[in-house]
Order: sequence, then C-alpha cells, then structure tokens
Amino acid sequence: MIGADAIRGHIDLILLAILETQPSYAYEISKTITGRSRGEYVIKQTTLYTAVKRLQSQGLLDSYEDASPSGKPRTYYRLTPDGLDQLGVKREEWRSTRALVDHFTEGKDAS
Amino acid sequence: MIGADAIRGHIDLILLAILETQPSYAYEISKTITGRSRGEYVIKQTTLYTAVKRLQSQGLLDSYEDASPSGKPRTYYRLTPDGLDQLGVKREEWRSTRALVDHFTEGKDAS
DNA sequence: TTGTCGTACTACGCCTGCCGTAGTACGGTA
DNA sequence: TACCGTACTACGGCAGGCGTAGTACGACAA
Repeated sequence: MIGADAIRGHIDLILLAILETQPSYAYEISKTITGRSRGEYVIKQTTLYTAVKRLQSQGLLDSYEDASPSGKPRTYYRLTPDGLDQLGVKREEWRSTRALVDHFTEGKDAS
Repeated sequence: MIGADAIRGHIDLILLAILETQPSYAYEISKTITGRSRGEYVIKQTTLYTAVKRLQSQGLLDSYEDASPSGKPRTYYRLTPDGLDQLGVKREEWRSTRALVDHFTEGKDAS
C-alpha cells in the first residue's frame, strides 16, 4: 500500500501518462490506476477530480461528453498538445528526482 | 533544478539515509545534500530544521551538543535504532513508489 | 410509477509539508 | 565594542491529497 505523501507531486504525471495512450473518463482512470498498481495505490475520487480540473485549467487536458451505457453521460479527457509537451517535461523531472533520491538511499554518489 | 513538490515526501528518507553513515549537524547536512545532488536540490533552512525536529519527535533521531570551531556549539543528529528501522521501511516505500510511477511513465505493466 | 442501485460528479474544509521572510543568539576577530 | 559568520527559531502562506458528505441522472425491477 502506497501512501499519499509518497505519490504527491507525481499524480499529474501519472494522469498525463495514462491519457497519452487514449482518452478516458474519471471512473476508468481510477480503475486503471488501481489495476496497474495491483491495488497498491487507490486514488481518491476527490484527488482525481481535483487533479483533472487542475490539468484542464492549465490547458494540458481538454474534455468532451460521450454517452455512458448506464447513467449520466461521461466526460472524457484527452491530452492537448501542451499536455503532451508537459508530459515530456514531467517525465524528465521524474527521472531527475528518481536519480536524486536513489543517490541518497542507495548510498551512491551523484551521477 | 528539482522542485520542492517532486521531493516532498522523500526528505525524511534522504535525511535518514545521510545520517545512517555518520552523525551530522544541520549546516553540514545541507551542504551534503547540495553537494551530492550537484546543486540540483538545495534544501531550505526551514525545511531542514522542521524535518529534523519532526524526525526527532518521532524518536527516529537523537541529538547531542558539540563545540563548533566558530560560533555557537552545534547540535549533532544521529539515527536511533528506531530511526534505522524506519530507514529500512522508507527505503522499501520508496522502491514501491518508484516502481509504480515507472510503470505509468514508461508505459509498462505493473510487475 | 416508484423505488433502488450504480455511475458520475461537486462542495467544503482539514492536515501536512515545504517555503518565504523574518528575527534571535552566540563566539571569534579586529 | 562593534561587526560578521554560523546556528538556529518563529510565524504565516500556499498547495496538494484526503475525509466526509451530498447531488444528479438513468436503467431496471416490481
């Protein structure tokens, strides 16, 4: 089970990466995260919606409506060109962060 | 340059890992971090002192005074046995988090 | 036609952690 | 005795993730 603090700051990256493959809607994104993490991380509804709105307000995602087989129509989210750019940037940031933490935790010098 | 949000949640791990090798005092810890990250991450004084106090209040560190060649005597911090245990736990957490984020960013399945 | 269930969201406010901006305290040096 | 570097502390801000709750809408069953 992975705690929220550990993930904090990486949620945007995860969402962008998931949406890179194909557009998706909130509920499905949530399932994707749970599934691909094998239940190690389950994103909270509020966290997810907040993050998606934040990304949308930054112009990294846009959305469109589509029918749902049951209940309310869904809001699908997909990457904008800016979102794709940012995904690249955030991937790089992640690699730097990962390298940095690894240096300390594994007791190696910076490389 | 690595942002605070990316590091957030990993500071405790970094501090514990640094102190695993040998006791140190705040100013030196700060230099160590800057140096070993090659300037990519510079921890703020407030962040550092806050983190150290937090860890101490959790019983993961203890401290002792020692003379400084100039100015006030220093407070050295060192790992407690609990701190060493927690370092292990946090290392594991880090590995999980790293694996999780990697799965998404690199587009691989969970493993 | 009414009630229940699953899906799709929103509102509100808490807590924690990192940071900015101060300010305090102490000893060496000139 | 005045200054300067080192070693800290105080206080408040902000953002992100979360808990708890509630709303809304459609399908399906009785």
